[in-house]
Amino acid sequence: MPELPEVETVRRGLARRMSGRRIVQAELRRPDLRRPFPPMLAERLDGALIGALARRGKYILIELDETGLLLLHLGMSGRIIAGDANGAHAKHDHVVLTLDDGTVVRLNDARRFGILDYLRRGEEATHPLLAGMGPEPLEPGFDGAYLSRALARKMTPIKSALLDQRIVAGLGNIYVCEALYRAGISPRRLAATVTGARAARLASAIRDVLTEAIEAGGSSLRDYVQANGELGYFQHRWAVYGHEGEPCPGCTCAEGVRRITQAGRSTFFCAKKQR
DNA sequence: AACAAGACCTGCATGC
DNA sequence: TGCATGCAGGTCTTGT
Repeated sequence: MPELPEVETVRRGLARRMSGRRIVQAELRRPDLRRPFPPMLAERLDGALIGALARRGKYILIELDETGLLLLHLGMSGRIIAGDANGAHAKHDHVVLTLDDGTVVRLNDARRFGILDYLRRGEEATHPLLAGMGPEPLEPGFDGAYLSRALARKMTPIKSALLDQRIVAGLGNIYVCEALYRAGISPRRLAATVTGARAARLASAIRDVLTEAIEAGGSSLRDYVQANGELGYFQHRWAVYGHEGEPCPGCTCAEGVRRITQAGRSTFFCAKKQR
C-alpha cells in the first residue's frame, strides 16, 4: 500500500487537522489489526492532547500528551480519513477518534496488515519496529557512497535489496520499480554490483521520484487517499509500474515494458534501458 | 547468516 | 449468475 510519498502526504494532511487538538472519544471497533492493539490503548488515546506528527519510513508517529507516541503503519490497504461527525461507520473502520473541534478521524484497513502501537517518548530508537531501519532517503547523507556501502556483499537482486527497509526506509514496490527505471539499472542486477556512479545515479533517482510523488500528493491505486479523502495523482506519471506490454517511454525497444516476478512481487522494467 | 517462500487478510477484475 | 483464479502499495515468520 502506501509507500513513503503516500504516508508523508497523509501525515501532512493529518497534522493540519489533528495537531493541537484533544481526543474526546476513542473507539476501537476491534481488538487488533495484524497484531493485537497494545494494552490500554483506548484509555491512552481518550483525552490525550495531540502534539506533532512525524514520519519514519512508512510509519507515522503522533505525539500524545507529554510522554506518549502513537505508532501507525498502514500496511497494504490502510487509509486514514479526517472528516466531520456526519456519516455512519464504513466497513473496515477499525479505529475512530473524535477530536475536540468535532473532527472525526477514521482508520480504515480492509486487509488489516496495518499496525497500531503505543510507545513512550524517546523509545523510537529502540522500538523493535523502528530500530534497525535504514536512513531516510530524503534526508542528508543518503547518497551513492552510502548505498554502495549498504549494498556491498548483498547477493540478492537490487530490486529486493531496495525493498529491505534496513537498507533504505520507505520504499515499496512501485517506487523501487520507478527509481530503477530512472537510474537505468536492471532490477535483476546483483545488489553488490551497484557501486560508484551507478549507486550515485540510483540515490538521485530515488530522491527525485519520491520528491515528485510527494508534490503530486502520492499515487492513488485501489485504497490510498489523502487524509482529506482526495486522490493523489502521481499514478499518472509512472513510467513502468503497471505498464506491462506498453512502449517504454524512454526508448524505442520492440518489447516495451516487461513484468517479471521477484521475491513474489511484480517487477516492471525495460530490458533495454535498464542494465 | 542470508536468502527465498509462505503466511497473514479482503476485495476486485477476469474468465469459464 | 455463480464460482474459481490470480493479483494487490507490506512485512513477519518459517524453512533451506
